Amino acid sequence: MSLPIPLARMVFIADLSGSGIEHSYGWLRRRMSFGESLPTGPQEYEYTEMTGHDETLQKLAELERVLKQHPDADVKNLSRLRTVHHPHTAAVCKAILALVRAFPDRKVVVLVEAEISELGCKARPEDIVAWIEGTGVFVLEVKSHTIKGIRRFENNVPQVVYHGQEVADVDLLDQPRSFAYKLKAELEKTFDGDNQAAPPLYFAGWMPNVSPEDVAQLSASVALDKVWLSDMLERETFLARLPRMKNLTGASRTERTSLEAFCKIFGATSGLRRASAPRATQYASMGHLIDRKNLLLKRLTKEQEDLAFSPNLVRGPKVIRGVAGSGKTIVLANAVAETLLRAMADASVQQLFPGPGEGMPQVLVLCFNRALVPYLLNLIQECFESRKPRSDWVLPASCLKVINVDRYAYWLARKVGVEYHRDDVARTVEGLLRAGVPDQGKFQHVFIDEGQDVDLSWYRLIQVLTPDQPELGRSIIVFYDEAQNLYGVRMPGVGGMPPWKEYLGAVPHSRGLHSVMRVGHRNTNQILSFSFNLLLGAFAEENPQTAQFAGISEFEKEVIPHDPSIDHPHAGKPCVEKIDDRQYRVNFAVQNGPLPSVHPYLTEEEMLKELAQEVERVIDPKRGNVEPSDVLVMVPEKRDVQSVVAALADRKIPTHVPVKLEEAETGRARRTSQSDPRDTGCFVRGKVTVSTIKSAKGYTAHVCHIAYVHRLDGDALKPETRQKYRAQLHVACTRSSLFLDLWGKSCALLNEAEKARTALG
DNA sequence: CCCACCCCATCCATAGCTTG
DNA sequence: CAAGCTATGGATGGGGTGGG
Repeated sequence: MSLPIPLARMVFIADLSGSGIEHSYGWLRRRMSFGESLPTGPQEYEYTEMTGHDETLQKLAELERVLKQHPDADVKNLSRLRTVHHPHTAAVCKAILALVRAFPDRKVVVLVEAEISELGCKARPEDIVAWIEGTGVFVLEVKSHTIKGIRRFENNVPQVVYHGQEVADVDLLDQPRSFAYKLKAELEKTFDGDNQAAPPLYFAGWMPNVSPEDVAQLSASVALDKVWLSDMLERETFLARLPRMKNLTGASRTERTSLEAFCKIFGATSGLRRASAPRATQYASMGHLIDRKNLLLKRLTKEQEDLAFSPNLVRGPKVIRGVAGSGKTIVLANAVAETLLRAMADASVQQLFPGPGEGMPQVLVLCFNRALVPYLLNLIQECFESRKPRSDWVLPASCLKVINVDRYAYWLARKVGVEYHRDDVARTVEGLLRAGVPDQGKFQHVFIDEGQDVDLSWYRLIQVLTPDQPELGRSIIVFYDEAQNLYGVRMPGVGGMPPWKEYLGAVPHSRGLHSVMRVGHRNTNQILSFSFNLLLGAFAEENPQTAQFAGISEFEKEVIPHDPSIDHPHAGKPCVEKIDDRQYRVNFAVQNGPLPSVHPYLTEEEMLKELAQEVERVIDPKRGNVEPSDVLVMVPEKRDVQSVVAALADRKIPTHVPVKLEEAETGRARRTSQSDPRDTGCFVRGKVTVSTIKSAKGYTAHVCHIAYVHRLDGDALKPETRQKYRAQLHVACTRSSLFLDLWGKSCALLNEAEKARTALG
């Protein structure tokens, strides 16, 4: 098959010589002169020494000339290279040139910035994917770094500097490896369907600006089968090296007949991908959309604003506690953006990005779950964009690091060669402290999201990361919600735990240490009262002693503020009222809403049937008229997801399942390819989401159903287990912003729920 | 993408002990 | 001495993580 190439332009350029080339790229120069984020100048040493521009243009012209001479080579998405001006482009050109030259008489199809269409945004595009007749498929990650850009070697694989950030060093093979394995799955799926063998598949990281001599000088060596250096640009070396490489598919079909299917995977039949198509982000989750709405439409409340924009927030340690759904994450994102903006204004350094600038503070944002990282980054980016005073300011990526704690510790540990104990945080921290933490004092400010889920032993490490300022102490800001604590991490200062001071360093001005956010935006008072009373076992046979655990008594003393920006129905009242021995009423939510419903049944079949019927009613445009993606069905265990999905499918309700399921059993047709559930969002338009409770943590939906509640109950449960189950149910309930339904077989817990409901009514 | 590995909790069988 | 109770440990299954 023949594929479209911009022939006219190619011929034109290829015929030019010398100065003419430069002329023909005038349009490119014009682009460059915008210079928005051109990484030039001395700080950029780790990339190639060439001035970049000239070499890039030269290589582009050379490539087009060679392509014209080659009888059967095809480069798709070449236009990508023309518009991105960076030494990287030159390196990619070099690589493609080497490929094409190595096979002068074979069919060669090269995809630049290849994307697997089926997976969409779930697989990052790869620099080069090449199909070569008689040889196979190559997944290649090209790095333009020189030897100076290699931080160190691990298992003979270079770890390269990334955006000048020390901790963000990148394993050369991470990206091509993961892409190759994704591609392998796609290839096998496609070719199995046709009962054909797949082509051989190889991956490698290619550093054409690093020579074997460079590496030898560092007395290091590289894994030759997966790490390619400048010598691979030579045809002989290239061909000689191929037999040593590992073939991922193990197949050997190299004829042209496999090309069509290969192109199909990348959607190449229609020109790969429209250059102008907006890139889908992986942040298209409901939680994100709602937060975004909060951010853009509703303006921050006074309470939130006071916190986020107070210069005092980042002066010394702070603990921000908040009631459930008070928008702590939004405040965090705004505070981070504000801190950076203020620093940029102060230093009046407007165009120093990327690369660390003089006087810019380093900011670290820690969370405990890696799913939160992209979400937080995106939020911070949005806050920055919407508040920046000048349109040409760019979020200084090199000054900001967002990562989950354990992963970061893993990085640090590897860096100094300390053993990382996944199971023993204290030991890991100990080891790191003894060996000297690489990033000691690097960060001026450390923000911690969901602090209640961060193991307390981490704080010793976190303290070391930020300098101890005289008078102020360390700038560590913890956002904490103890009621959501699923994992039983103890709250400092309560129940014999050392006070916060112990974890955050000395606190000269202890008065400003605690701050409490007292307005709930996410849930209604009804749902919160209901959920808290369930958590606290207000209607249980015996007292489960969770009141302390939930830290709710703290909030009895807090009064809801009078805030002009919101019309709070309960302003002036206490956040939480104790109305009986173990019974509470929650006032802090802005919104009132319908009462939760409880549906006990005798059998699971009956429950499923009724649940499906209810969901059908809710999303019916003539009845509930709710967009299906606003509906979230949660179950305690993974195996229940399937039965719920099946029950909904019986009523032709489309479902989205962001957790990984086992195949078989039900004997249903092969599932459509699910990507790693950790990278997928929770909500898909037009589909009802079915998920486990744990996976749904952090998300919000307007209509929530919790099925199989009886799984969280049992006669023989240990008290701690019972407590954890209650906490889980509480987490599940508070996912709902308006409607909440509980479903399950009749059991003590559901009876309690029923009582909690009627007590509210 | 799939897998190996870890943690955690439950289940079940067994051993060791108490008791009528 | 047999029956019953309880502590223990291995097996199992679910969840999450890193790595090929």
